[in-house]
Amino acid sequence: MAYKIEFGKFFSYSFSLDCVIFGYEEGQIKVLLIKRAIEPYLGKWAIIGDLVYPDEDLPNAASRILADLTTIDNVILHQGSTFGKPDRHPQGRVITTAYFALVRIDEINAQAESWAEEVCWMPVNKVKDLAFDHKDILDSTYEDLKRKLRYEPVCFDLLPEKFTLNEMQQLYEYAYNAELDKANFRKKIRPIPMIHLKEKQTNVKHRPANLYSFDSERYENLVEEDSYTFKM
Amino acid sequence: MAYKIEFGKFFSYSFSLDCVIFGYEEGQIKVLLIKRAIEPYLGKWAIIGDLVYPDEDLPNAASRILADLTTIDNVILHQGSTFGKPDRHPQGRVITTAYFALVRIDEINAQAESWAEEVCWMPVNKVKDLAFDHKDILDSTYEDLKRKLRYEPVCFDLLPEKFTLNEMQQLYEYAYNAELDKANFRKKIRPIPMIHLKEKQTNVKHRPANLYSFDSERYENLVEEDSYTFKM
DNA sequence: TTCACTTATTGTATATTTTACAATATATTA
DNA sequence: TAATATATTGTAAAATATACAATAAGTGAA
Repeated sequence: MAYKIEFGKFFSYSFSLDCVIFGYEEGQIKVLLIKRAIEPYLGKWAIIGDLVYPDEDLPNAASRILADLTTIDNVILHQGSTFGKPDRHPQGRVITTAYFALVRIDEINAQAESWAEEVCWMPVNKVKDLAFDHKDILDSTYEDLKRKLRYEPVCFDLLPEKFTLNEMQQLYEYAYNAELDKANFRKKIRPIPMIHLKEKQTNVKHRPANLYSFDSERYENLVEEDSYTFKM
Repeated sequence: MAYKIEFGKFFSYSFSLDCVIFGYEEGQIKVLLIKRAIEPYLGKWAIIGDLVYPDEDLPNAASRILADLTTIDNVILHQGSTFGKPDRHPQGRVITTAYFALVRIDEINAQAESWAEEVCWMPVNKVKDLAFDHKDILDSTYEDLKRKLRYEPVCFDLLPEKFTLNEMQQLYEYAYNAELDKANFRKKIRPIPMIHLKEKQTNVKHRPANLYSFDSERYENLVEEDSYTFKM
């Protein structure tokens, strides 16, 4: 048979995952970067990523890589795009797939481990150049994030557990890069299942706003019975 | 340095692309399949896919693979999800990324070539089992297609060059699995830039409908000047 | 040629959602 | 207690969506 696989030629690639971790702090969306302590790109800032082990499933590998390099655990990772320019990695053919997560920066304790020398939260629109094609990966994945914010209730993964409606509005204003009307924003989000807490904002020099939290249980039920679809 | 890449261990994977080609015919969305003339899964139906060459960029590889196996040329391919279960390929670790296209079945001349023994257009919801994890890939990519139909004017890639508004409506009814009101459908699509042709349907036993075609040039301009966003 | 028939196409009235902007409420601080 | 600052709610107009009816224009048989 003429179409047998030439093993030497084809089974010589490697495959990596890049974990783009987004957080929200000080009114801006930030991304978690690591400083590389190894070649190539030694000393350069990069997205958290590494090679997948031969027997690893992709979702597990993404979690493992994230934990290995930053000790971050227990975050939900979503698959993004795949990048495979032949020369994107100087040491060989490495195709990579982006995975991304939305986290609460203050609840996460990211510590540099393994070959990561340092970690830092960098505002997404301040990021200049990164190792490899990581800037392209970041840009593409940030678009994925914004799309997801529009069609799935993932904003609550970025906001604190208890948040004010204004904080929620500001997050969308930042992501959409557009001002929104307060009154109309509240009308729009009314159908979203949220718990109106009995607590108020503290340490503000004016009337404190009420605190809310996302009612994920009720949300799941509504989705189940097909009586609600999130849309912003 | 302890973190050097172990080449033997990591640079031993292969990478493939699977081209999920969708068409629309006889009121249903169909997918182009090939019958495998090689092991593994010899004689089984499969999605059009093959290994990426060492120096190929992914979009080029997708076009090349599609042409190699079916002689199909000149279609726009969109990236879909990536699949990497460790045991998905019996001959080694092969990670694969889906690419998908929307085509006019009657304008495409798909011919089995290389190790493809036969090609066939199969209605998507009739597809039972396929080689590898191709059924999963098909299901996932079909969801991608439906999402794209909603937010981008790709329905015109499936419809004939000249189509009736009813044909367009029926496509959406099929994809959404829901009945739509004729009058309201027309109101909804009014802002979509289409050319009202001077031609009418032929060979029908009743009043023939008018024919339309998508005005892609005007669409590009509208998008450029930010004065229109497609939404169905 | 006419008329019944079938589908295409348009219209209308109502309900719902979005938008713009104003008014009121409530906590803080001086 | 009043001034201030932001939270929260309300209202009216505009824009969209929905349901359903009416009219138009071909085909094909009498």
